[in-house]
Amino acid sequence: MLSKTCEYALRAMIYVAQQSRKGKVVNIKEISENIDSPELFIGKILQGLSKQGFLKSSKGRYGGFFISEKDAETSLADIIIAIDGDKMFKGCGVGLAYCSDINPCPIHNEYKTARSLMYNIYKKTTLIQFTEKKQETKFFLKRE
Amino acid sequence: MLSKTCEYALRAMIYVAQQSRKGKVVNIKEISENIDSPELFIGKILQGLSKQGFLKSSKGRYGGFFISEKDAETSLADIIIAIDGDKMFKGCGVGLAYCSDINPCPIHNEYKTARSLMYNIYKKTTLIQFTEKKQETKFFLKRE
DNA sequence: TTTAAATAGGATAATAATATCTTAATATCT
DNA sequence: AGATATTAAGATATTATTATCCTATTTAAA
Ligand code: FES
Ligand code: FES
Repeated sequence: MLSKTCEYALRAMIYVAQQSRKGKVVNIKEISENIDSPELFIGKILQGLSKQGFLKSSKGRYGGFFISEKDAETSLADIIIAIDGDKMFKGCGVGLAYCSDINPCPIHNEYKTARSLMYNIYKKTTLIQFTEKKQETKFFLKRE
Repeated sequence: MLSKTCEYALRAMIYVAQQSRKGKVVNIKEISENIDSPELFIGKILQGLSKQGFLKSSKGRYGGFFISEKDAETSLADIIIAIDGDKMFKGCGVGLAYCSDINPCPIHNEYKTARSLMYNIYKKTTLIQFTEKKQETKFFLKRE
């Protein structure tokens, strides 16, 4: 499971990608309203991702966040790793310090399978996929 | 991903099941040494599980925790749900308040597949499976 | 050039998760 | 009966996560 921070990050990145596709720069107020997250907190999160090059930010009036076509090729897996680290994709299912084929924990083999499917799904899913006109309206980034 | 509490719980339950199979009642000191967890914390955790009927406890000298053959049929999934709730198995992959086929988040369909495989693995895995003589030695419940 | 609106950055606050302490109750051995 | 070793329970402490505050910096419009 993802941290709350990471869940906000994914929703925010998807939202920004969608707006960027339409040529719009969005500010944290708009983002937080559309993904239902604390405004200042999502600011902090995107600041971090922006430093790491996942999206562009501009200061000043009419500033905000923007994801270029190139950056929209980022996979969800990459964003998750940037925020939560790779524990979810590499860590042991019962919390041993590391996961190992040679010294497996009791659930190692089966857990590894599920973990890897989870990774593949997040890895093959890129932000671009949410910016198609048709797709956009049928998905939800918050709940009423 | 599981909470740390839940990871301790799984390792502890597996360890207790293994010892119970040999007819041994184990105390929290022994458990914590063998699964590498804080002694008093694992006490608290098992206290809770014991109240919920996942294992037996006995007070007093030579007391400790014990898992009957019947209780060893408990699946890891049931333990996880008892401690962390079912968010991991039912929750939305990008953190929406609930997961829905009708109002799906962008990753809903694929996430659901991975999540469900993860559940099936934890569900079909019961404590008994770790108590077979052959199995026991080749698994690790802590790392040096 | 002034004003307004935005992110950046560092500090702080609030909350939740993890861990420990203390005392009570219970059981067993001597 | 008394000593000892154990879990139970509730309170407390510590640490990590989540969230906010405040000030600085930047940009663009008026
Ligand atoms: S060692 Fe536990 S999942 Fe690999
Ligand atoms: S709505 Fe997000 S995973 Fe189902």
